[in-house]
This record gives sequence, C-alpha cells and structure tokens, in this order.
Amino acid sequence: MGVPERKEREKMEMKELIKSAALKLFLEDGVPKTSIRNIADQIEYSPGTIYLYYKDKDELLYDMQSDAFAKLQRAFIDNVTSPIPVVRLQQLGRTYVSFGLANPELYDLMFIIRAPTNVDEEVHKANGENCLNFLNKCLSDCIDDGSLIVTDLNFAVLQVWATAHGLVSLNLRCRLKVTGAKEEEVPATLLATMESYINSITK
Amino acid sequence: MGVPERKEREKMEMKELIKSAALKLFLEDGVPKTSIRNIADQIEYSPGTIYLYYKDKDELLYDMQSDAFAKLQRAFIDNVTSPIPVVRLQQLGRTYVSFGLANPELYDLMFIIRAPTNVDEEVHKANGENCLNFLNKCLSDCIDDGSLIVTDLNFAVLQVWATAHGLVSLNLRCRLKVTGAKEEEVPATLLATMESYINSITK
DNA sequence: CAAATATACTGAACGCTGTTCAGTAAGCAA
DNA sequence: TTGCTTACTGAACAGCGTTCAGTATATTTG
Repeated sequence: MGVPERKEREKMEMKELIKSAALKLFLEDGVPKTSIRNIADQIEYSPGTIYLYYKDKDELLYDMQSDAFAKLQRAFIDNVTSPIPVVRLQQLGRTYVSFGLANPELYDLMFIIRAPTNVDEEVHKANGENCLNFLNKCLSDCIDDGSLIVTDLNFAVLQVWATAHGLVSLNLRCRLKVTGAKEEEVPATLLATMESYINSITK
Repeated sequence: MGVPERKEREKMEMKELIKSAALKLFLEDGVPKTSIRNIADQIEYSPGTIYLYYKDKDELLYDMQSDAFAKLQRAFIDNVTSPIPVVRLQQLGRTYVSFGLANPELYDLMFIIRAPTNVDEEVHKANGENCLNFLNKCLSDCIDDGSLIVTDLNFAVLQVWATAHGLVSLNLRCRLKVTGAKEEEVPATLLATMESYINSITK
C-alpha cells in the first residue's frame, strides 16, 4: 500500500513549492518584504495552509537557510580545488566573498537575520556545519604544511571567517558608505582586500 | 523675545525624552520588540506625538545611532591612548570588540540593522565618521612607522574593521554556535582572536 | 456502492506593527 | 476677550504572524 508514501512525498513537494515561492519573493522584493501572505498568494493557497507544513515562519526560514548553505557548499566544491593548501585558502576566501556579493538575500538568511536561529537549539547547529568543516580542513592543511602564521586552528578559523563575513556584511548593510568607496568598485575592493588579508596571514 | 528659543529648546528636550525612552526599551526588551507604541506608552504620550518630532521610525533610529557612535568614540578616546601606534591598534581592537560584547543592542543599531541607513543619502554618511577616522589615523600611523605588514591604508582599514565586526556580529547573531564554542568562553575567545589577528598583521 | 472517518484547506479573526489625520485643547497675540 | 497658532490625541488604515472553527475533498470501512 503506497498511500502513506505518496502522502509523504506530497508533503515534501508542498514544502518545496512553499520554499521556491518564498525564494522567488526574496530575490524579487527582498527578505523584509516577503510575508507569509505574499508567499501564500504566490502559490495560490491560503495563508493558513503554510502553517500545515511549517510550524512558524522561523522554521520555514531555517529550512531555506539549509538550502542556501547547500548552495554555498556546492560553490566551495566547484571552486576550492587546488592541491596547495594556501592556494585553496585563497580560493575559499574568493568564493565566500563572491557568494555574498552575488546572493545578498541568501547571505542575509545564512548569517545576518535572527529568525533561523530561533529554531530548536538541538537542530540549530546542523545548518552551516559542512561549510565550516570546509574552512576547518583548509586551514588545518595550511597549518600542517606551515604556510600559516597563526598556529592555533580555532583562532585561524574565527579570523578568516570573521574577516570574510565582516567585509560582506558591512557592505550588505551599506556601512561601507562611510569610507567613501564608489559603489561600482566595491566588489573588486572587497575581493582584493580579502586576498591581501590572506596574503598577510600566510607565508 | 526668547519665545522661539524656548520652543526650540523644548523641541530638543522632547527628542531627548523620546530617545531615552527608546533606549530604555532597547536595553530591557531588545531592539525588535521596541515599537513606536511602546515608546509612546513609556513617556505617556500618544503614538502620533512621536511623529511630530521624527518623520518616521528610521529617523529616530538614525538619531539614536548617532548617540551610539558618540559613545563608541568616547570609549576610543578613553582606552586608545598609547603613543606607540601598534599598541594603540591593539587597544582599538580590544575596545571595539568589548564595546560590541557589552552593548549588543547599540551594536545592532550601529552596524547590523537596516533601518538607520534608510535616511536621506546626504545625511547618512555623518554617523560613524569620527569612529572611522580614529581607525584611519591609527592605521596610518602604523604604516608610517612600518609596523604594519600591509602597506595600503584602505585595505588595512577594511581588513581590521571587517575582522572586528565579523567577530562581534557573528557572535551577536548566534552563528558561532556552529563552532561548538562554549557560551561563557566566547567573549575571551573573541578578544584573544582579535589580539592574535593584530599580532599577525603587524611586525 | 454508501456511510463514516480522516485529511487538506480556507478565510475570518486576534493582537500586533508603522503611519496618518481630523478633531480638540491649550498657549499666545492683538 | 477674541482669534490664531501650536501641541497633542486617538481612531483608523493597511500590513504583519498566527490560530482555529468550519468546509470540502479523499480515503477507509461496513
């Protein structure tokens, strides 16, 4: 009897439908303007229906965050390929910053807005773990072959992540305006800054 | 005739009253839970009254952001005092991170939430300028006496700010949970990471 | 096949938000 | 005292996340 299996599959399909509609609105109108009602309109269901699939908006955002992390991980896999650890670190930094510049709404969801961290404490850590492991492995290899000035892995991870995140998020929140940087030069400047940073912490 | 002067003064006093009530609610209940109605209740005026002094909520937040930057600047003046540029840079990093850890709601207002950047483009740059100049001067001095590895001032400013902001903001948004860091050790870890970072970019 | 049950969905309603504006009351000038 | 200006109110609007009694459809049972 395949009925429960079909039901399960339909439930998943509906979740995908909701997520894809939400993503569409994120990219078109931005995260803050995307409401449960808008999403419901988009898929031509009533607002209440969404609550049959997600217990609240935070849970939906958490699920979408998970997809976004998968996308970042794919970018890492595709672009961080060099056998030389220090080159791989450069590729990692470039990929991270590029991802943030190219996907501001997803970046918001992953690293800036509060919502997705409001889900159950137990389940919360799962998102982003794979991406963090990528950075961990990369820096661990750099330390092993002596190409990193800092020798403490935890410090190194925090530093690299913080620098990359700082660059992307200050830009996303328009805080770099104060530096007087020209709009069109910002992406190149951020990438160059990240590169120069990694150069200065490696040897 | 001192009537217009008195009126002007009373207008300022009312703005201060609104800001202080808003600040109180920020610290007690957090930024997201602080609404115009709550603020109005707090000072025992009607919600509409606030709009006689601020054109919208963003303008109020921008004004409060300005005060917050003044507070950070005071922290810089008090704590970043060494005559040795590289030591001053260490003091600057420590002061910035400590400020973020001690004043999470103000930090939000200054560097994370969107609202205050929605004010008029012309007026927007003013907030934070003094604090940025502090960092600029400090790094410029470091470059002058050859104690910084990076020699491009703009890159240096971006790197140091991004690292400090990255550390504080990832922590404020609970994104460091993924690293498995213990809650109570986080402040010390962030300060140590910042210190180790500055050590690695100076000589 | 028909009746009973289970599932999926609706949409009005609740209490919240930022914001506006006609109406009112108080202070000041003539 | 009258007329005008200023300060303030609070109901109203449109939006938000969320809930839930009611309905319609689908599935299981007799």
